Amino acid sequence: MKNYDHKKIEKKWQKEWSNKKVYKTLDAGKGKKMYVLDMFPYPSGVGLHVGHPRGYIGSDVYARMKRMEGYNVLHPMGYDAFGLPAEQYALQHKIHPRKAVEENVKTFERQLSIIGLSYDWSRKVNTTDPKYYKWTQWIFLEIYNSWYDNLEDKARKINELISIFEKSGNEKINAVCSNDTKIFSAKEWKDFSVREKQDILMKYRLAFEGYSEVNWCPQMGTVLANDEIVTDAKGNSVSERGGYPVEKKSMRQWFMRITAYADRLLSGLEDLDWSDHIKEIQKNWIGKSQGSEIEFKIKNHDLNIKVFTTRADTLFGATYVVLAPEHPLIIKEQLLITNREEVKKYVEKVKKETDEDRTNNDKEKTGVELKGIKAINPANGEEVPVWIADYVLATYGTGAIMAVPMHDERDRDFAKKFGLPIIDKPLVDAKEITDKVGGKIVTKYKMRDAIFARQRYWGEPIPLKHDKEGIITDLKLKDLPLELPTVKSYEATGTGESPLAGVKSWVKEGYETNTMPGWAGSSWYFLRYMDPTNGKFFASKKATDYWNEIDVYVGGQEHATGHLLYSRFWNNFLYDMGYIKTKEPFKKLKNQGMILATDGRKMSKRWNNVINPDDIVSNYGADTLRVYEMFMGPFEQSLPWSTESIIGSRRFIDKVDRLKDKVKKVKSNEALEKVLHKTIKKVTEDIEDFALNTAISSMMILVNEMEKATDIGEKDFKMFLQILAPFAPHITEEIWQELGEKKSIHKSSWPKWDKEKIVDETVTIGVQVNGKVRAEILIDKEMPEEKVKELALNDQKVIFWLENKSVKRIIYVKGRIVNIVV
RNA sequence: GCCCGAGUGGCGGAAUUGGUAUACGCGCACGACUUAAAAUCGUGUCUCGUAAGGGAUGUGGGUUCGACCCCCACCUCGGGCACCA
Repeated sequence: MKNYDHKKIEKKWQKEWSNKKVYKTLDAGKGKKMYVLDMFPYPSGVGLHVGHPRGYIGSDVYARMKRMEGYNVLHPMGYDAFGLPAEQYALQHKIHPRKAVEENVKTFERQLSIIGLSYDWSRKVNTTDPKYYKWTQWIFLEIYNSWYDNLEDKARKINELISIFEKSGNEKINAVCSNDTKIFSAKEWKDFSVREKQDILMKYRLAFEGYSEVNWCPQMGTVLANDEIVTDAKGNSVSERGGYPVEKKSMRQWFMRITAYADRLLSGLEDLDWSDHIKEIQKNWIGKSQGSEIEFKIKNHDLNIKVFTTRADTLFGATYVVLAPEHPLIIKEQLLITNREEVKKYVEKVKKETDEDRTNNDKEKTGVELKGIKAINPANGEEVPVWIADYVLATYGTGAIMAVPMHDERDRDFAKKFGLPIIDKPLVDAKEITDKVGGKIVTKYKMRDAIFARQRYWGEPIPLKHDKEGIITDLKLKDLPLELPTVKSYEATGTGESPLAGVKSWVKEGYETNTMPGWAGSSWYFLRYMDPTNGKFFASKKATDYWNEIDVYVGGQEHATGHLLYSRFWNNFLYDMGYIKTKEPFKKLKNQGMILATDGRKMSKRWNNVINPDDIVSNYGADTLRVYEMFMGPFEQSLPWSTESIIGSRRFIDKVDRLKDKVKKVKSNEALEKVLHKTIKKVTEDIEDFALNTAISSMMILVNEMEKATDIGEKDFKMFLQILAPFAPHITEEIWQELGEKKSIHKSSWPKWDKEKIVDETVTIGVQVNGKVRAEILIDKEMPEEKVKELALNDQKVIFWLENKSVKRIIYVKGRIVNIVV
């Protein structure tokens, strides 16, 4: 590497910017605001590869331009350091997780600092800081102490629900609640014990306690969320991290009633400036479907089976009914099932299966008939058999279906295997038949309530206490944060309980031993950046009113069904409570593509193909790394790294550096001026659209033009430095100040292009004969159509091609093309 | 299986969204500078053809004066969901 000394220059300016607080965000209320955010990372400890900074560089380019455009830019960085990755790292290295986090943050910051990112580090947040998680706990309590009112379509305080119960019971209430809720009157409510009241309220709370079959990982000693599980090569479920086997286990859990927000999470997507791709993923995940709930009476019993179907129009073709093996009806004793033993055996067998086995649709259908009972098709009064089968899921719809083998492939497979009738009946109107048989139209979602508990040490303690009678009390704000106690061993107990269950003082106080999952702290951190040191509230009203929402959010698309959904849920909730004034937190979302290794695979230690940004910065400089990563290709596209190609970006910067010798206090020639102003326009618009690769290529064209010129006007060159500054902040600052500027280039105002200077009076256009380009003509842009056509027809080459042919038609598209049809 | 997205030189990719396909960069070849190399600069570089000219945007068809762009069918790759009734 020749030419300028990037090491010297970059270090010098990074220090200077930090000393002079060039990137300091002003307080709320000062000027027009712009909130540009990166998804904050897990400081995992393995260090960065060149793919990690790509998103950070993109958002940095954007933030830098906005700052120069005069916005008060909030562009912070922080750490999401609770959760499995940090804990696993700590376990492997036999150190306390807190220590591990500190170390990893240090590594991370060193690696980031040399890239020249314009964060305001004074706003740094860390989810594991008690001053931070105080508010995570507080938000949890707010959610816990709320219920969802379907009529007002918003969350409300639990106290308001209690008042309703005291006045009228829950007879008429329309709320989102667990579906086994019983109806009671005001009088009954009054007579319930404290415990009974607690149990009822728990069915309404937006954060609630319950039991569930969970994905249990014995090796890790923890429960995993569905998105933390992957399928290995043999088709078994294993943990994403570590690849340990995962099985089913029933366990006490805390949940978040995210399903209450399903419809809002869906409709809220509409106005967001996100890629259709991510919207699609969230839509599928929420999985809304309209259908009917219809009751099938059980013959000779006072019981019925409620089924959910989206095809009520096929009701006449329903030839049997299937229950999920977990369906509560099956264990009812009054049900005169004659083959109970067989049924029990099947249910046991299904229990042992993992989700993976059960939901594999290549699997052959299995099931058992409930002998001795029949259901009655309400459409025609016909008796139909009742089966249980594992292809029906207890957790979706009503846990029971009507089977229409004629119209449903799964039902047909099942019917064929067990010799059940497949009949073709005419279709009817879905709504009419639903009404007629006394069913109702309902909406169902695939999305489930989210488990909000981990049997782990390294997470936010859940700020609740259980007394000996099982009465739960919530901590008050003044008692927060409830800090994690120090423990002798933070390793998994292996019994399924959190290490906190082994801390005597903790258990004696009755504190909850579960901790919060990794996504708790990351579901609201963007609000904390607005006012990161506030001790009285998660952020002041002034701050949240001013910063309001994230204008541009940059991060990986792997968070589509996790973080991006949970954050929207919490933000919507906080909006309902009146704490913030916007429902949706992320107005515009950009998902940077991955950088793959040169071999086209993911970068990983395992493949030994990792490229470390430290080496690139050391060999080529941060400016080169930045320019190259933005130039490689479209920002949202995944691309392989090329060790060969990066030299082009370095050459570009070297050229810029050399050009300064040509800079004189003169006016540039007109042609150069024209290219410059076109480039300013292009770069400004491209950065706005995150078309960062073409922004750079247009600047390369400008530089090539500048090389041809004998001298370059100083004013013009400075404008060029300014538009390059977001991409290559160090070298541009160096030359800027060499040219006599005293203030940082990054505090200068973004140049404006001169409209006058970018119009071309003359333009070369192609002349086609029958759609093939045969000639080029130089025309005046405003030349009348007739004259252009005349010019085209008189061109020598055109004359050659028109020989012996008669012109049928001539098409002229202004300033673009002439097409002569013969 | 269903739902998205994408297929353009040796390589990464451009193309004002229907108007001169292959910008910009890498690589490669030749040349200049140099004792030499590196660096730098210049010229060339889709393909067949000596040329005139022909053919090319995954494949085949269609619409249009004109198609990388719109429509139909198919192939390949990437992603999401996956027995959700």
